[in-house]
Amino acid sequence: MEDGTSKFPGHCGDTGDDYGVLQWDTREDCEVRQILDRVADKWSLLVIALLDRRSLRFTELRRQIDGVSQRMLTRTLRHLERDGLISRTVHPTVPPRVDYELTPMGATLHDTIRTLVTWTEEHQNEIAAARAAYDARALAEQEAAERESAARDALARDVLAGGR
Amino acid sequence: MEDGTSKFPGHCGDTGDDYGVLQWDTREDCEVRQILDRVADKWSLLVIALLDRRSLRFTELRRQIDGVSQRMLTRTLRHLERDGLISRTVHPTVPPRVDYELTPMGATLHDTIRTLVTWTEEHQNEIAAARAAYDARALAEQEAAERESAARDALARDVLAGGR
DNA sequence: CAGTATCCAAGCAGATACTG
DNA sequence: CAGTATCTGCTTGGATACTG
Repeated sequence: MEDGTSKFPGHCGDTGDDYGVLQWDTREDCEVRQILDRVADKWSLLVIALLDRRSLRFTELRRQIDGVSQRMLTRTLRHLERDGLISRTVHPTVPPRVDYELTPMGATLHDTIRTLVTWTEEHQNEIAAARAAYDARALAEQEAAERESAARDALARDVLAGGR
Repeated sequence: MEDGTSKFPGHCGDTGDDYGVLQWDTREDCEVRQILDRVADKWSLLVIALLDRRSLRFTELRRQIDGVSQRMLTRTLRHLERDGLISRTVHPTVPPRVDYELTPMGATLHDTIRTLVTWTEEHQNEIAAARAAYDARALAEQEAAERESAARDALARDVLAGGR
């Protein structure tokens, strides 16, 4: 068995001192932060997105999610099942068949996830541009530093040569 | 230097075969998937949420985000800056002062993130209940298996005892 | 088919020490 | 103050082999 979050940290969002929007940021081991980590997980997002279309079996999921190992897929599915976001139904046939599908709660999660995905799609060009600009700036700075260093070395050599 | 995503995978969302909502799931190294991983990062979420309130300096962020090391905070800030989600302004004073704030794009991201946080807050009880139910079920199954195994052992002992 | 179990490598992340 | 640099443990995750 591979454990799986044995600690129950307790709430931290109802302390009453709500000075704006969030209180979940200060405390570590906040339950909201834990759930967020689970939900914002790389594979979880993909699984939920895929299952929103229709229920899928293990191998179908595995094929559709490029790059996932069966270990990670299994883990992800167990976690989502434990959190009540997906349901797992085993058909006692030979060979065995297992179907995964979103629970109602999982479906509501997908709605909010989709806004995140949509945001990403809409801004991917802007982000790519920002990265390119950042990298270009960093490169320019680095080259400037190298030129300066080279100039300093040359100067030092000249001084030494003139001094002898 | 600590590198920082040197590969540019190129788009994968405009293939045209859009049979529903998503195409970004199949291919690994999809740009959307990468951005999503960055954006859905544990610390990124917290930083963006905090900076939405007001701009903050390095140490203020560090104090408000419980559990982050300065290494991770620095990395997160650099990544977000590179992606054009936050801006970094250095005030040439002594001691130095650096302010971080959301860019307009970062602010739009916070809007979508907030829906995710809200979802989490609204469902944390339901999720906790689902976990408890799952764990209880798993425990029950395990105990049942142990009882069965014990019964089998007892039967075997009886058979042996009767056979001599 | 749908996993579980095990081993092992790479990278993530914390602690510490040092710098402009 | 706001970092960078380095060392290192530990988790994450892939590959492989095996089971019901």
